[in-house]
Order: sequence, then structure tokens, then C-alpha cells
Amino acid sequence: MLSKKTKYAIKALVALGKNVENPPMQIVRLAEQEMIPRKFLEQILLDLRNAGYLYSKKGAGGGYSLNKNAADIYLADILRITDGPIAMVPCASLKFYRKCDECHDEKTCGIRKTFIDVRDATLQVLSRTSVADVIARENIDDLLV
Amino acid sequence: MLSKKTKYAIKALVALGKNVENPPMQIVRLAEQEMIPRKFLEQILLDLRNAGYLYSKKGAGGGYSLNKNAADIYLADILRITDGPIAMVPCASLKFYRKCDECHDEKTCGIRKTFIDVRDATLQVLSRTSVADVIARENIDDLLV
DNA sequence: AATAAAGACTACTTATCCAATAGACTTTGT
DNA sequence: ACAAAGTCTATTGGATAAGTAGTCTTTATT
Repeated sequence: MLSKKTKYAIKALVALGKNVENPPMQIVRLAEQEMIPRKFLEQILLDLRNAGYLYSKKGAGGGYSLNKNAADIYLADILRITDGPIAMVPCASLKFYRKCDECHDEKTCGIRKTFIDVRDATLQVLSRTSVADVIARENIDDLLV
Repeated sequence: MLSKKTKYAIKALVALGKNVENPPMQIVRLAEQEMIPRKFLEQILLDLRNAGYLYSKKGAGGGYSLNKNAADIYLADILRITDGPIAMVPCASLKFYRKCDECHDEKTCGIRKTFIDVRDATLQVLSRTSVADVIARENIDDLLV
């Protein structure tokens, strides 16, 4: 399951993606609009900012805006910032590889191989879906689901 | 990330899958062999047994064995027993559907649609991979990875 | 029948980590 | 100078995962 942190992060990015034509959005407004606890959102935005996805401005008239094109912000990267690894076992992770505690021999581990397949299937979706795609899908009556 | 419970469950099923020609295996032996805390393994085996995947016999000479063909035990079903939903958000779950707390309108939620795709991609692998497949992959030098 | 070897079941403990909160600090516009 | 913003670090509370303990039940063997 996604952490709330990640869900909030995505919602915030989507909201900011829809706000690109307007002046930067304040944390408080964003928190109210998306029903996210203000102080928690604060931390999340900080993380996204430090990772280069958001631009922030202090002081009166300040706030947050996207620092990249919404089409260039992929969910896979966001998940990694807020939740860490995408793979279901550490030994199958691309970006956060770690040996499994109980593993005898990684080279022949059938579990690992299976979960590498799962990871690839997941990334097939998440590393191709951008914030812009999420926004686009909001309005389409998705007949294929 | 998979819980240890799930990882242990899969390891246990794989070990029992390799043991089909022999008499049932005792918890203690299984725990030692797979490096799983004995009492924890006990509970896990119980769950798998109550779900119909294992057969157990009490008393001297007793132990555990598979109650189905290893080829008919799919990882997706095991995960659901030990970890619950496979989807990353409750509103995208097939078997454990639940409305998301923060969701305004599920019908138009772009996040939901995306994570339904992720779920489907994951299930594409997990609901087709059986314990027998995992065992089979242990010995193959997988040139495609 | 007695005994020992197993699993069945329930309750409890501990530790970790997510989610949320608090508060003091810094920057910037007016 | 002051108010409106974001920055940063620490702390708390609660849920849940992981592991532990103990008692009960069944069964094979002698």
C-alpha cells in the first residue's frame, strides 16, 4: 500500500499542475483544497522541492509551483522520494538494492526472479505515467476500464 | 514491500513443494532449514492450512505437506492471505476494495485509474506464477535478466 | 494405558515506523 | 517594522508487524 505521504505528494503535484497558469499556491490553500494536514503537507512539499520538482518562494505572495513540466514528472520518481523502493523485495530493487536477510543464494533465488518481473511490470506503468497523464485522465470517461 | 510473513510463507511453500516425494515435514525442521523463527512459522503455516493450501498431521510422525499441486498454488493468492490487498491503493483493489479517505470523486480520479493499471500489471505476473514456477526458476540460469 | 511427539490456538510483548503536531527560525514584500 | 509566507528539526501518539509464550489437542508407539 502507498503511504499517505505518497498519496498526498501525488495529489499536491496534480493540484500544482493544474495551477501553472496562476501565481504560486500557498501551503495552507493547498492543504485545505486537497484535505491534507497542513504541517504534514509542509514536509512533503519540502522533500519534493529538495528533489528538484518544486519551486518555492518565501515571504508575502510566495508559495509553491512546479519546477518542471508536468509531463516530465513521473510517478515512479515521486514514489521513490516519498516511499523509497518500488520493488516488493529489497533484492529486486533497481534504485534501492539491498540483500535479503534470509537469502541463501541470490543467483538462483526463484522468488527474486519472480519479483524482478513484478517490479518491471510495475515500472512499465509508473515510469511512463506523468503528472500530466494523471491530470488528463481525470476528465476522460475511461471506456477501457 | 512484502512483509516477512509473506516471504516466509512463500519460502515455506517452496520448501514443501520440493518435499512432495518425502514424508511430511515438521515445523521445526522447516524453520531451521529456511531460517524462520519457529513460532512465527507456526502461525503462518496455520493460516495457509486454514486457507486450504496445506495438509497437516498431528502427533508423532506428523508434519506439513502441500494440499494442492505446486503448479496450482499462485503467488497472488498467497500474498492475499498473508499481506491482504495487492493493489497500492484500497480503491484499486479487486479483492479488498475500500474507498480512499481523501477521495472526492472516484469516477474521475486519475490516480485511481493509474493504480488500477499498476494492479493489473502486477497481477499479470503474480496470478500466473505458481510455486512450481518459482521452484523451476531456481535452477535455470536466467539469461534474459 | 502411558508417554512422547507432533500440530492448534490464543494471548501477549516488543519494536518500528507512519502520520501528525509543535515551535522556533528565515526570507521577502509592503 | 511587520506580516506573510516557507524552512527545518524535534517530538508525540498510535497502529501494526514481528516475534514469543504457554496451554490444549491429537496421534503413534510401546
